[in-house]
Amino acid sequence: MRSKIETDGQEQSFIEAARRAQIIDCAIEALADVGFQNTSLAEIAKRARISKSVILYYFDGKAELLREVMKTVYTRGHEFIFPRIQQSPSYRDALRNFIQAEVEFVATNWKSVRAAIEVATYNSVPGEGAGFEQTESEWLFSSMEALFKGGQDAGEFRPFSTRVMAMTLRSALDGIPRQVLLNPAFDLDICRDELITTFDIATRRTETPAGTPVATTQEKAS
Amino acid sequence: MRSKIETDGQEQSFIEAARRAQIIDCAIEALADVGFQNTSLAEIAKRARISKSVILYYFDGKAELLREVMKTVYTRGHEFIFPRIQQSPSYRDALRNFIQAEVEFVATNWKSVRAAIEVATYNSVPGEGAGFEQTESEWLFSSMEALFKGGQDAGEFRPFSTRVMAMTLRSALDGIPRQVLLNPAFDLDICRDELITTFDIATRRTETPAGTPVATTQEKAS
DNA sequence: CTATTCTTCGACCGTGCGTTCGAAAATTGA
DNA sequence: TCAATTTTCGAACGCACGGTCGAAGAATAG
Repeated sequence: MRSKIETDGQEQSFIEAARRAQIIDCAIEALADVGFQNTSLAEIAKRARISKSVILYYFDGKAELLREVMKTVYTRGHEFIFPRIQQSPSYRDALRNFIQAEVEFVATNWKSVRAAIEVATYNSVPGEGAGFEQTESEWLFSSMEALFKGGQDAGEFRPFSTRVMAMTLRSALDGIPRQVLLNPAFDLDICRDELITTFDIATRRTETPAGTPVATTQEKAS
Repeated sequence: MRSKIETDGQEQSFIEAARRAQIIDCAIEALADVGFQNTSLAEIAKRARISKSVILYYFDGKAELLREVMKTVYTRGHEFIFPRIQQSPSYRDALRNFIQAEVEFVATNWKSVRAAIEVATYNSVPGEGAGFEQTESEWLFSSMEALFKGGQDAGEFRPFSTRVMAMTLRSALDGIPRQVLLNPAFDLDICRDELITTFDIATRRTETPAGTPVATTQEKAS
């Protein structure tokens, strides 16, 4: 069966697409439920009520399966979040809508997000690009920097290091699932409003705040 | 040899303390250098120029060794950070000094911090307290909440959810090592100043900000 | 019905891990 | 010096994992 990216444009059959989707879903379920460490091929197979071999028949190894999992979740997230920041009248609104969309995506697609984070944190191969880091995750990161830069140029945001601010916001958003995991009663609605307020205050242009240190922007990518 | 917490108060000999310290140091080194996944007992033993068995002779398994690693790093961090927030004249200064101290601790004890984060993220056993999560890490977390609460009661901070703010700050601080790893040229001095400024602005009491939504505090621990 | 292809299965393999074990080597005490 | 104890070592064990293999079953085409 080989990889899905065939050399020619061989379409995948109906049952094949269904199986792949099922396996990906079960993988997400497993990752969210028992964590990356305990998500073996056997575990996924058990949840899909199939044999281990079937997974290897449709996927070229565990790595490709996890890559497909990531692609699935990222696509979902992208389709959910992107339209909602597109139609924002200002950068401040874009930031607000971005945070709102992301938190609500976490609330709605809780298991997918958790699965993606499991893979992202546990599957970082040292000395290898891995395919996620530089592709999707880094895209979300740098697009956030672009948003901040645009807002600064437009005079809506105060001067700050877009890199550090992006890191701060991304870290906060990534910390949400962990927080939910630790405390299931964690209120995502409050969290969303709080983050929106906090980052609005933290980024907006202040009218001569009198003495707050002005920071420069640091770049120089790796 | 058993665990170090003997039933009686048997003192550990000189060479034993030295060996344990050496092994812990090598474990930190290994964790920081090759990551949790590749930090096997063999890897640690290789760095310490001893046999694997020696590690098991002084530690009751890998779990206890990692626990000791965490204890060591947390103690270092605590001793570095705590005094510097103690002698702060105000809550705003305490927050400022806290961030400053933590970032500088990361800069100074880079390998230790990295090792601790490796263990903290990779070694989370689902369905078990693990000993770190609820003991040390959670302490740092809730003590930050206490700082925010104090500042609010004293009228230095605006009203916000101390839980979400603590989560945000903690996530940002935890994201620093990851950022350094991704981009070794990441300037920690700028990062420190930026974070101080950002969280000062985000938390300080504003003089009638006219229309910014006021949030309530959410509690209910797990 | 038969031959061919697609799909599923269970058994098996190699690997790397943490851990155990028995015996050397080193140290200590008399 | 000699016995007792502490420390070190390498070999081996048991386990779980990802992956391979050949055969059996199911679907499909002629």
